[in-house]
Amino acid sequence: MTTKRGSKGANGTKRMLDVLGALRERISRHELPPGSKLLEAELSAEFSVSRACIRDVFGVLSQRGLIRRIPQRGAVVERLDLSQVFEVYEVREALEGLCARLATIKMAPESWQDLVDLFGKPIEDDIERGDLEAYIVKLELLRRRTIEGAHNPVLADMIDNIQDRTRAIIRRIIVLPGRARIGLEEHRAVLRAMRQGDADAAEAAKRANIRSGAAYLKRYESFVL
Amino acid sequence: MTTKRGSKGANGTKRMLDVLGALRERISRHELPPGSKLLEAELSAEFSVSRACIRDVFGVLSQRGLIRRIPQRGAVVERLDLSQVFEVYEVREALEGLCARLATIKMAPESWQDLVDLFGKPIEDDIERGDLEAYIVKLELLRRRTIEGAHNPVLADMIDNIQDRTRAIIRRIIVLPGRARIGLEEHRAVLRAMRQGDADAAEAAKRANIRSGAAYLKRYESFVL
DNA sequence: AATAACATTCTTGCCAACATGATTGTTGAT
DNA sequence: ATCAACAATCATGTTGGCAAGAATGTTATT
Repeated sequence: MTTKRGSKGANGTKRMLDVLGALRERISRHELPPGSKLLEAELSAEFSVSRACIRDVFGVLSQRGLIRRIPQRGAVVERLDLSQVFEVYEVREALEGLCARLATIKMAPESWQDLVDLFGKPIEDDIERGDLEAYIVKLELLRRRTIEGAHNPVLADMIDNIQDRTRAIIRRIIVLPGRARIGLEEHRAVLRAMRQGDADAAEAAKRANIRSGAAYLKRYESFVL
Repeated sequence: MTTKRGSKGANGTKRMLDVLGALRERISRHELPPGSKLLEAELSAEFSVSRACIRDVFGVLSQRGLIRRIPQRGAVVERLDLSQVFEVYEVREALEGLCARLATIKMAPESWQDLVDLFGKPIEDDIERGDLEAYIVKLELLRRRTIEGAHNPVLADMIDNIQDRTRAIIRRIIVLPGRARIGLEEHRAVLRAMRQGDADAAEAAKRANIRSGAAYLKRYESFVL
């Protein structure tokens, strides 16, 4: 008396994408912190999908640099050491600088006005109140809108990949002494340039913003990592 | 009387990487041209590996944008339409510009002298003779050396990914009327800046070189795609 | 000839079983 | 207590089998 074998029907790809998204989220938020062990059989049971599906997900996650697969031992969430963080930041600077440039070129200057407004008094209030979660929500909106405005899916995917790897670190940088206020001024400079349709200035400002974050990280590295 | 089942032992990962490398090569050289169908069972037989191994490879290839998996129908080699080519070129400009900058910063200026020499008379001879294969070998050497000099594995992987997608197009651009000579001058400008340790100039020259290639593509698009 | 209904084919997605090899645990000898 | 030898455990990598659903092919009807 053996159980039926075979496919669970359509939507295999959807299931795989759901699992992938869930694991990406957990890894990037450090809910699955670096060093965590991931087992095919456990995840297969947890998500009610086949082991084959999990292996698919692992393939993607490893290609995105989020996990390392260890033959016969499972997979482990990658840990970025300090030098790797700076390597990722170098790439982040180039890609997000390009993103700001493309968004400025491809979108009408007026389309950024709502964000310019949002980054005025409302976000000042967030920082005054110490409500960094609200601040971060606004940063994420800016980031999303810039990516959308760039109209370049290849770039978007790469930036998302970088984001998956650095999200937890970025949060740690934002809470460092004085960082939120400095970061805000930098974001405003980016938005000003975009609002004026100045692609060179937007790119330069965004690159400066990323470098500034990296410098903050370097200054406080013993507190962050 | 059933055949034995089970693992073929160690080296599963190595087998997978070998197959992955082989398919990346075929796809990037258009030996498997865009639109080609890839079937798990066929490749499994061809490479003498399990279907699961091929599925692993497919996962990586699809994440790298080289193939698209179609549920129940196999996978197909992605075709870049013109707008996608330009999207990739935008990203390529940013990444290779960064690469030139980092290589200039991180390597001693003298370390580029052999390449400066190589891009003197020897490569002139290549172009005079119409020996574009030899020219391309030298370009590949420059590219490799720049990536190595940048000492950033994240960046290297991304640039390789872009290269996989654009390699065949790049070859088509190089043979366009007058392109090789113009390209050579641009590469020389990059090398000059690197030799002088001028990272800003190196980045700008490399970006200009990529943009120039894209402009050539736009001018001759009906001949290339 | 065109269309609808049905059958067949094709390939993936899934399940179960098992081989492999690395790691951990247990036992016996010194 | 320490070390070596052996056994057990663990998790992946592979194989064979099969369900599912989409596409293609065949047949019947108008």
